[in-house]
Amino acid sequence: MSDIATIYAAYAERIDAVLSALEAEGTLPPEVSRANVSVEPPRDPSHGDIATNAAMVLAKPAKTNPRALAEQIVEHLKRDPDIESAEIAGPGFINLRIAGRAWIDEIRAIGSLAEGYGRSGVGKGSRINVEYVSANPTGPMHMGHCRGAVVGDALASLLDATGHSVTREYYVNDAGGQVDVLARSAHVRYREALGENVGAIPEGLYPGEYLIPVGKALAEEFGDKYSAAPESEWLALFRPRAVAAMMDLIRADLAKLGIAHDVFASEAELQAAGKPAEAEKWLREQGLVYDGELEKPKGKTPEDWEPVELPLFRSTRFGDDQDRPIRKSDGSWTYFGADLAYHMEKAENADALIDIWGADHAGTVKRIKAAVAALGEGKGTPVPFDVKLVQMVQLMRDGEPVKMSKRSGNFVTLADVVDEVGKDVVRFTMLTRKPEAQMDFDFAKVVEASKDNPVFYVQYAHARICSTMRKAAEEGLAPSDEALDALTAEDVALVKLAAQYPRLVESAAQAREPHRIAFYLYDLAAAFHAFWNAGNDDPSKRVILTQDRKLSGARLYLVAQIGQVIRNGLGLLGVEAVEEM
RNA sequence: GCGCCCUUAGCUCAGUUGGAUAGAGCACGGGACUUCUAAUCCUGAGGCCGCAGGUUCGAAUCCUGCAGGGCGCGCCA
Repeated sequence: MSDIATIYAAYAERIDAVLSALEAEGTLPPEVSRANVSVEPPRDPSHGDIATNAAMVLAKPAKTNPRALAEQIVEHLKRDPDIESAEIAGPGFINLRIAGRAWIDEIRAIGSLAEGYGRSGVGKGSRINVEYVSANPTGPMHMGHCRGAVVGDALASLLDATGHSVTREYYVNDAGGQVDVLARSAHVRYREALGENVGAIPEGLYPGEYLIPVGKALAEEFGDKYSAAPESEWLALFRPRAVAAMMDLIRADLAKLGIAHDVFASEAELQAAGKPAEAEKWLREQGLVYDGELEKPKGKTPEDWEPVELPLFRSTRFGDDQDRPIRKSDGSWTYFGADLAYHMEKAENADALIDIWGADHAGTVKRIKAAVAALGEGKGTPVPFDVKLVQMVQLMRDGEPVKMSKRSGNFVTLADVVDEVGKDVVRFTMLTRKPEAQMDFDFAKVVEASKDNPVFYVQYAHARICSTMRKAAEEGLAPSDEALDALTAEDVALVKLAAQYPRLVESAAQAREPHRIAFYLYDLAAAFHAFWNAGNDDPSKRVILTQDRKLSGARLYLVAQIGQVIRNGLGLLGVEAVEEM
């Protein structure tokens, strides 16, 4: 945490101090919550620099009306020399106008904090585990995984920037039936590598060509020892090798997107360590697991459905629609049974958990939240647990939806898309919609190099700034903070927008909504482009002014700080701030 | 049948956790390039915030109901 308070935080403190003073003199009753007191820029800039609703929120507990309370607050605020004016407006808003020098100081703060501008310690080092991607290790990543990957990664960066101790985690589902299918598919490729004519890949196995090198590696390691052997002899050998190969593929895909997890947690290892059994034992002691019969499914009833007694987790106690089995009738763990143990273990090693899931898993949110809630209840310390659902992305090409079918192997891989349009485009585009809303990803639109495309628009603003610096250097001009007083009101207006960056990062982190950063950067870029163009009509508004080197130095310093904020924001999103376009 | 998500300008979407006159972009009309990068900017028009109630000083935002769209609803993962 820096010792330089950014401007909105500083004024929030000043207003808070006034409220404390009013409390001390008895105008406000003691110990009234100020949680709802906001200190933010008003929507309409003509209202001033900072607005607070303090009088409206606190009028009722103070047993007075908003305007009367506002009068008293304003009286205190006016004693502050940096506050040029404090006015009461509307139902009781207090609008403040800040002295110009305060904004000048803010430009310097950006300059001295540099890449640290916008970072804060509000998270107080609390440990947050963010689990994202967690794609099944049965093949390369496809576009269905992309949105969650980007949103999760940007969210992790955002939490890191706000002073949380973040663990980026990937849960590897390497214990279920699908990895047996993977091993069988690899066995076919293994026989193929030994020279056998295997023909078409059998129905139900993974047909993808990405398993060919896996088959070759198995042939090199084992020779023809297992080519005709029964499955029981080779399955346990082939499975971990195939999974490891798939995880290598997936890690390479993630690297293309600029994503690197800290922890890859293996479901198989979790089971081998007996964690689900431990969880079951503990839950039985709590009366939260019992042997019972599952209800008949509500929707279409499967033809082979019959009632069986299974160990059930009492998730209905925590709001789920029905209790959920943790083991199958053959005694092996269900996906949920292992996942439950996994989450309970995560919860014991973190102060808060976040999972990023695809919307197709929405139906399982309640049961897993129930599991974490059960742990919290049992241990007496609830662990905040948030499941963020990212909605489907519809791929579009030439105005037509791109069809994907995983079973046939006909899916658009993440790597192909990144190769086609670039990492920056993929990442930024995934953040240009709030995650809970569905989105289209149109190949034609996202590569368009125009203002229709937010990535280019923002990157262009940064490139323009870099270009200006290069050009200025040719003219013998350099950024300087010596004559910042010479800046005009229009110059300072740009600072006011840049100054919102720290509070935006904070609120985006708190709301766990990284897309807000993307929208903010678009706005900041727009303000910069407008600022820039003003110099086309009126040469006195240009940044490079050879006839006024002091003002030019100040403007260069200002513009450099705008570039700094854009760079910081893009950094959070994992998008490159290009210097030339 | 049940659960979750969505519904804001003709189109694609924001909306600072309940604040002031609901904002951008596209498309449409009018304008700015012998330039500090026009990959940009300025300007005009465009709204029953899906519908109906409720909560309060105040609702696009919170609650209830309804309609439309999406996702899901086996001992799968």
